[in-house]
Amino acid sequence: MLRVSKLTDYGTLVMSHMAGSPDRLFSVTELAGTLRLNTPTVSKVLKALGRHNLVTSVRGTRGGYALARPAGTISVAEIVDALEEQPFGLTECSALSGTCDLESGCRIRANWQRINTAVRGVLNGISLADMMQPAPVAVRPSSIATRVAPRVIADKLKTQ
Amino acid sequence: MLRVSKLTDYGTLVMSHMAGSPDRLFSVTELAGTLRLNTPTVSKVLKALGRHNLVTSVRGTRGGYALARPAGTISVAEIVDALEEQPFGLTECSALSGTCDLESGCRIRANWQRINTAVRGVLNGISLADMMQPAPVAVRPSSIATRVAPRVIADKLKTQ
DNA sequence: CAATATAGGACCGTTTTAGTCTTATTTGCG
DNA sequence: CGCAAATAAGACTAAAACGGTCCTATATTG
Repeated sequence: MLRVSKLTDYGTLVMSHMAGSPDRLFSVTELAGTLRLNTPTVSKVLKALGRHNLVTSVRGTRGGYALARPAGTISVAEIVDALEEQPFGLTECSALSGTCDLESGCRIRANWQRINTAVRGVLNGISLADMMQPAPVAVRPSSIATRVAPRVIADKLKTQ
Repeated sequence: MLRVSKLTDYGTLVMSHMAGSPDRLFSVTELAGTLRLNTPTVSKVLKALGRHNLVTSVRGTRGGYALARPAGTISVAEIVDALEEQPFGLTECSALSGTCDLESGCRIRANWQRINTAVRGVLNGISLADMMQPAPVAVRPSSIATRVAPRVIADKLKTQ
């Protein structure tokens, strides 16, 4: 599906909202209210983020959550890692059932892993602070692609 | 889960194998045999690829499948598009339930879409021929391996 | 002690995915 | 013509993932 889960989506929303007031605590109910999300869901997201030390929590009557670090030092990749259950990876393995002919499967697999790190690089390069900017963060789409296979890209851009 | 489906994985395997002999036809049973995949599954994959005109098919006794175009002109993004059901997109929408406070949700959403195109750019820049190379295709070494530094990267990359 | 909050985890319904199967259609060949 | 081989299309099933809820425990404040 090549899609980030809703939990990750909520995570970026919640964290970016908290980033607006880095010095105070937000309770789950407050966050759910202002962001129009369900309370248990927000709770689940924050618990997961807390386990990965992206947010800190304070229990008790006046407790709540806050970002563990400044928004500029938290990457989207970290949020994805915290909220997506399975470890990051575009494929589990291209050659699942034993060896296929000529190890070509393993070649494919190695290349998938390369693509993988490239995608991860994109996610790693965007911080929570970037996500909050009203103007879209500058992520040049073809910066990575261009130096790989220029001919393909040229063809694609013409036909799409 | 930010992962490509198994069908897509199979698709790259099957297509890269067919790319080895661009001038002949491969039957489903042959492909399944050499790649150690199940026949119906291979059939399913090829049917989907055929609907998207990535492979051509010939029915009948000596029929089979072949790549519709040279491997160098087929991008991984096209295979993903053909085999992933849902349209490409990392999030469906970051602000699902109406408007959240201050439109921050929509800001997040816009930025997810930017990230989206960047990821797609990566996939778009890799051709099937690249995937077949024994040496991993050059997808820009992950100089971004470590955390943080997002600000620097975001600034360095120019807007689309 | 009581109220308020998070922590952890179990639980369930829905959706998606992977895979199989059935039926129809096309083509080659004796 | 008629049979065999092959794809086309889609229905169907089992399993896994996802989204969401709920329950119980624990910590903090006053």
